[in-house]
Amino acid sequence: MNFQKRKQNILDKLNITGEVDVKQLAMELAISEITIRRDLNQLANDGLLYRTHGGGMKVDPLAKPVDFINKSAQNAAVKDEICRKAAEHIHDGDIIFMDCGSTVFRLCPFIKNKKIKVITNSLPVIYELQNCAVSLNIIGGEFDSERQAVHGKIANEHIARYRAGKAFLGVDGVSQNGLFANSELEAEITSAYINQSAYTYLLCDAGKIGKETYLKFADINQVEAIITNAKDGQLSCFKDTALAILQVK
Amino acid sequence: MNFQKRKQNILDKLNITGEVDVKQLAMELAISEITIRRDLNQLANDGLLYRTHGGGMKVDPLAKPVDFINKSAQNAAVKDEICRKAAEHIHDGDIIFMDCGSTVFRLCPFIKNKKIKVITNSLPVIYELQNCAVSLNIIGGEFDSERQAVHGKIANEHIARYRAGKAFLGVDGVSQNGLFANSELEAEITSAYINQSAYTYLLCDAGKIGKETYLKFADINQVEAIITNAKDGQLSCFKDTALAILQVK
DNA sequence: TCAATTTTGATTATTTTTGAACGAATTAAC
DNA sequence: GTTAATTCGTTCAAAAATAATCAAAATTGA
Repeated sequence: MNFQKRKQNILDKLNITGEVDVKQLAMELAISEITIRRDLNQLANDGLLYRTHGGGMKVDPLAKPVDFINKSAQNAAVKDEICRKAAEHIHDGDIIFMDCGSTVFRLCPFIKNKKIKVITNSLPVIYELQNCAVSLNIIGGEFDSERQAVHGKIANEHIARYRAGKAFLGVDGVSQNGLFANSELEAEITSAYINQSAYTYLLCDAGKIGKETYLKFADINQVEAIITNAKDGQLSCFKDTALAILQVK
Repeated sequence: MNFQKRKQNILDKLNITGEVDVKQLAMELAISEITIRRDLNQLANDGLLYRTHGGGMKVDPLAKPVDFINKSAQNAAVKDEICRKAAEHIHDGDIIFMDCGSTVFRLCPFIKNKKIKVITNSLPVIYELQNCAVSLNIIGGEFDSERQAVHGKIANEHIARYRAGKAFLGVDGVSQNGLFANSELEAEITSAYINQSAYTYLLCDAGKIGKETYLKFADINQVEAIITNAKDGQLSCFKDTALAILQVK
C-alpha cells in the first residue's frame, strides 16, 4: 500500500463520511499513525481536506459563482487559518482596507457579522459582503475584468481620499528587502492602501515569504505586521526588522 | 469528537433553534461546560454567533434588500421596448453613463456586444456587463445595499471627473416642470450625470410621465430626450419644451 | 548488485486540547 | 438596593495529538 493508494482511500472515506480519524485510518489501513498524519498533512497542504486535531474534514463546498473562487480554493485551509487570525484583529467600529488578492478574499466569511466599514477595490469582496453587517465603500475607477478589481490613476486618487485604521493586503512576494508584485497596477493600489492606513497587515502563505519577484514597490518597514503559516526558520530574514510576525498553525 | 466537529454541530443546532445553551450542549455532546464555553467564545470571535450569558444566539440574518432583478421584472415587456430603442442610439466607441434604476438596468443585454465604455454607480449593471465587450468604469464611494448602488459626496465628485457623450437615466417622475426623485441621494447622482454628459436620455414608462413626486432636482430643459411608451395625449405637457420624444409601441 | 533516495516506524519532546477548581463577574430574586 | 444563584474566565494539571529526530525498511536507478 503506497502513498498514492492511501491518499485515494482517505479521500474516498472523506467523501462518504465527511470526516476521517487518524487512529481509525491507521487501524483500517494497517499502518502507523505517524504515517497517516503525514498523509493528512500533505493532503491538507494540497487543499484537499481540512486538517483537524485527530483527523481531517472535507473542505467546505463553497458556493462558487465566479472562477475567482477556485483560485482562492488553492491552499484553502492555510488561507483560512491566516484569515481567522486576521479577523481576530478586526473589531466593531473599525475601518479597514481590503485589497483584491485571493487570500484577502477569504477574510470575508470571518468578518461578515462585524459592524465595520470596509473599503475595497475587489468586486468579489463587494459581492461577498454586500448583504451583511459590514458597511461597504467601493473604490472607483476603471474595472479590470481579469483581476475582478478596480485599478488605475483614479482608483489611486480615490484611495487617497480615505484613511483607515488597518489594511489587510496580499503581495506576490515579501523579504527583508521589501514587498514585491507581479503587476504595476496592483503594486500602485497596494502602495496607496499602505500610505493611507495606520497599521498594515500582510496576509502571506509560506510560499510568498522570501520570494522576490518582478517589481519591488515598498520597503518592509512600511508595513507593521505579517500573518503567515511559515515556520521560524523561513522567517529569520525578518529578524532585523520591526515587523510584527503573527504565525498560524 | 474534536473541536471542528463540535463547531459544526453547534452551528447546526443554532440554525434550527436560533439559540444554544451551555449546559444543554455540554450534556448533549458529552463534554464539559468549560469546553463548550471555549467553543462558543471562539465561534463568537469568528462572528458565527452572538455570545450570551449561558449560551449563544444566531447572528441576525439581515433582512435581504429588495430583489433587484424582480423589481426590474415589473413591467418587463415595456421596459425592454424602451431599452431596445435606447440601444439603437448607442454605437461602438461611445462613452455613456448609466444610473442605478431598474429600467436602466434592463439596457444591459442590449449593449453587451457593443465596444463602448460604460460609467455607472449600479452594482447590478456592473455584474451584468463584467464579462463582455463593454469596458467598465465603476463610480466609487459609499455603497448603499438597499439600492445596490454607490451614492454620496465622493461618488458625485467622482462623476465630475468624467465626461460622456450620452447618459441613460431613470427618474421617479417627470413633467414640464422638471425631473423628480424619491431620494436626495439618487437626485444628486442623476444631476451629476446630467451635468457631465453632452446628451441625456430619460428612460420612462408611462407611469412616470406627469408625475411630480417628493424632490425636484432638475429642469426639463437640462435633458435632451425621453424614451417612453406613453401615448401622445399624455405627452402633450412637453409641447412647449425642446425635449425630443422617442415613443415605443 | 549496490549505493542513493524515499518511505516508514519508534522514540522523545513539544504543543494542543480538555477538565477541575476557585475567585470574579453577571444575572435573577427578593 | 441587597442577597443568592448562575455563569464566566483564569490558572493549573492531565491527557491526547503532534512534530522532530533518528534509524530501519523499501524503492529506485545505474
